[in-house]
Amino acid sequence: MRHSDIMEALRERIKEKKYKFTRQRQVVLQAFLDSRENHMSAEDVFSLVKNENPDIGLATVYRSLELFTSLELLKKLDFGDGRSRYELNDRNLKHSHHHLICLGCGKVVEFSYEFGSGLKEKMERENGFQIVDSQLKVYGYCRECRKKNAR
Amino acid sequence: MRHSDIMEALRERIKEKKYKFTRQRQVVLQAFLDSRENHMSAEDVFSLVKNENPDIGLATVYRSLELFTSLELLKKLDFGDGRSRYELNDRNLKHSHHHLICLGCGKVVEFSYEFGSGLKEKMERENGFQIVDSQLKVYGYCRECRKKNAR
DNA sequence: GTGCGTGCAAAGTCTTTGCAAACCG
DNA sequence: CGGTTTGCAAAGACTTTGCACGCAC
Repeated sequence: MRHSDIMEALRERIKEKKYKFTRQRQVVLQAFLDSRENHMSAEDVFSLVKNENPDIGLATVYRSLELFTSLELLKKLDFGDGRSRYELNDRNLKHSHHHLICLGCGKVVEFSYEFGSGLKEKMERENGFQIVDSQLKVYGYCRECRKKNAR
Repeated sequence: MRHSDIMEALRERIKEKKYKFTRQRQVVLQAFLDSRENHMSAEDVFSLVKNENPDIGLATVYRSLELFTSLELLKKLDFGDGRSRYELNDRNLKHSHHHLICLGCGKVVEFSYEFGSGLKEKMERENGFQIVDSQLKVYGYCRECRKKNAR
């Protein structure tokens, strides 16, 4: 999915729900398109956009992130470092990507993994849930941290 | 694993690391053995233990939970409701249990799922990580919430 | 007895909220 | 214009920390 398509998706979903396509909302989403950092916290986004937009408020960033998550443009993640992080919910790009987290240095690496096809159906059948999404986190120690600590 | 074994494990690991086997630490761990609530927050634990132990401080509960997590007696979980939750890390009891979380009401259901045996090895080989643990969270809507919202 | 652990309160961090002003449609 | 949205500051929620006292070893 191209960047312009994502911004267009924002415009459409915003219009559809009768929200407003404000400058601040564009700028916040643009930060995700421009940044190479995949997992930004609210503060990360705020720092990025404040350069071009000194008047934007941190509360607005929080409100935009929450809105975009509800519009399914972003995914909210938690890596256990005390703040929420967000990534583009680019469902067409990657089938199913998950996170490998280093317990030593906190580094996060993405990887692909497809669950057995029966999992979703099994849980809908056995637990009565309608499954929407899943997140797999795998914890370990990266090469550098293993070397450093002679694990 | 029986309850007395878990308390014994606490005593051993504490001794091994030269910590002290205090009344408060016993009481906090005991709360997990007594409670049928599987995923307690610090506040949950505090409420439970305060009945028998009115003098215990919330900070002590937090410090014990952190200690037990580092000793691998507890696992720290995050279900996205703004507070950390903890469960017994009873590795011998359940092979690999994960969490099914209702986006409507927040209910959490546990389920078993074993990853393909190659996953761990693949990640160690391809990413250089030494894998320690994994957590799978699956999000959806439970039967009651689907009924309520006519999904 | 010694030093780790505790209780209390204060401080810290992240996030949400109240409100008047600004802005989109 | 009118109702959303914003910026700011204050409040809120959870967690951590400083310090004097107490307890395990």
